[in-house]
Amino acid sequence: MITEKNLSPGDRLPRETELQAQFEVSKGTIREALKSLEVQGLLKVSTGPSGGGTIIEVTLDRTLQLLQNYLFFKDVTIEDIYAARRLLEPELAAGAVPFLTENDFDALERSIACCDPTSSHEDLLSQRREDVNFHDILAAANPNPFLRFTCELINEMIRQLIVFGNRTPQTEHRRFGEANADIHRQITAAARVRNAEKVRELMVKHMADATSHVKRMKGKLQGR
Amino acid sequence: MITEKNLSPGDRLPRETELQAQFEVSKGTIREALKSLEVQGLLKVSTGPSGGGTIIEVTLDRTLQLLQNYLFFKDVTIEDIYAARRLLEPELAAGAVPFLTENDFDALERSIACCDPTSSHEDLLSQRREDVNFHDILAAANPNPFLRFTCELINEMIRQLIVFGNRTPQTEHRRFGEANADIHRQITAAARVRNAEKVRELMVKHMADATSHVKRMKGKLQGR
DNA sequence: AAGTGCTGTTTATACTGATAAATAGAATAA
DNA sequence: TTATTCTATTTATCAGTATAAACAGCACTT
Repeated sequence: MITEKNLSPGDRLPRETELQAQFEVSKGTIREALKSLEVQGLLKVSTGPSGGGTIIEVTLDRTLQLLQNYLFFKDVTIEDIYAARRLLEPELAAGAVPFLTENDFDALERSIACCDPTSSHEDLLSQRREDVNFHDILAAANPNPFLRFTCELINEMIRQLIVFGNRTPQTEHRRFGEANADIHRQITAAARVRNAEKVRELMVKHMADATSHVKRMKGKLQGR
Repeated sequence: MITEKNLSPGDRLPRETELQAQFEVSKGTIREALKSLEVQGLLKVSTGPSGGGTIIEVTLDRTLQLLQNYLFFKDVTIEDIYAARRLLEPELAAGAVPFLTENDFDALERSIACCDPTSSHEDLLSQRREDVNFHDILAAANPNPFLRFTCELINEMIRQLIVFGNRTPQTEHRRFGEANADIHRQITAAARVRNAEKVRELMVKHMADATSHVKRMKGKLQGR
């Protein structure tokens, strides 16, 4: 019905009793169908007057949750994710350069300030999380939706899955954070003058550094 | 219950009546919960003696279907997909080289035979589909599950989404098919002698060629 | 002896009617 | 004007009943 009527986000579904009549099935059956759409993230249902089903655009979060059901069985390591990241992230960043707005630059700089251990007072785990935000901002500016999605997936997996070995010395953490803040600054500067090639180069270096840091810090995967 | 009892694929759920008793809810509620798991691809339910719910490993197909719900709203073009493909596929192929078995080589050669317009009698669309199979075989041999997944996703999208403009001349189709068969042969030969670097180089070239071919053939995206 | 059709049991699947919970909007009070 | 209460509407959940699908075992055929 959705595809036939070409419904799009914001459109409402008839109420349950009408759906029952329309499809000539009972409550329970309609309910299971709605639940199916809800789980897929395509529908939101609410109670009360003018309640019922509303078509919504599938969110990234929902998609990632469903994806993790698949990847859960595949035991992905950090090295696996970084292997893909090294390939994609430089292109992603370079492609984003022409589209970065003044707002984006502000956000990038705020992000750098947060994850710089010399100035920020956040704890180390928050800093690592903020570190990924920098890359999310760049991803959001890239016009290629597929590349964007893949990199956002990588970022989210890094956020959720990496738990650093607790025997990693604080100094090692600091060094990682400072190195990141430094190269993030260089990348932002190159992006400001719209030098996409320079951004690509810097990102290649950044990814190589991050890979070796993560390896040294014995990054581990955390099941769900 | 699944995560607490640490159930894994093959394990069975109690029957519906027992679940009702255990969670102190009614039939309909349990049913919606089971439907949710079924939609996510985590559960398979069957009737008859010793029927009911069985935990299954989420399949790639199911995951791709759920993913397409997300990408449906993002209007991804062929150029977008190929931009990622150019970056990933060479690394994927090179990484697969040490793990290719005699069976894999047989499959690769069968695939080449099918998609070669000079020898095969398949129609052109089938040939394009077979062409992607070649890459799926390589993907399956790569030990990195994340890279593997991403490339399999790309392959599936190419299979499902690309419909060539019907004004493309037959000769153009033939030329594309022949070029592909040729470079696939070279790649297989290099993989046979376990020359990963050569495979990478050839795949870079292959991806560049395919990109320009697809552009010339005015590949279009097909909604669902 | 191997295959084929029948039969009963088990289990999910579907329908119905009744009740509870939640919500938006109108009416009311401060 | 603002906050509160009331009310109608709609989903959410329950319990009971009936139907259809799958399966295993048995008898029958070839």
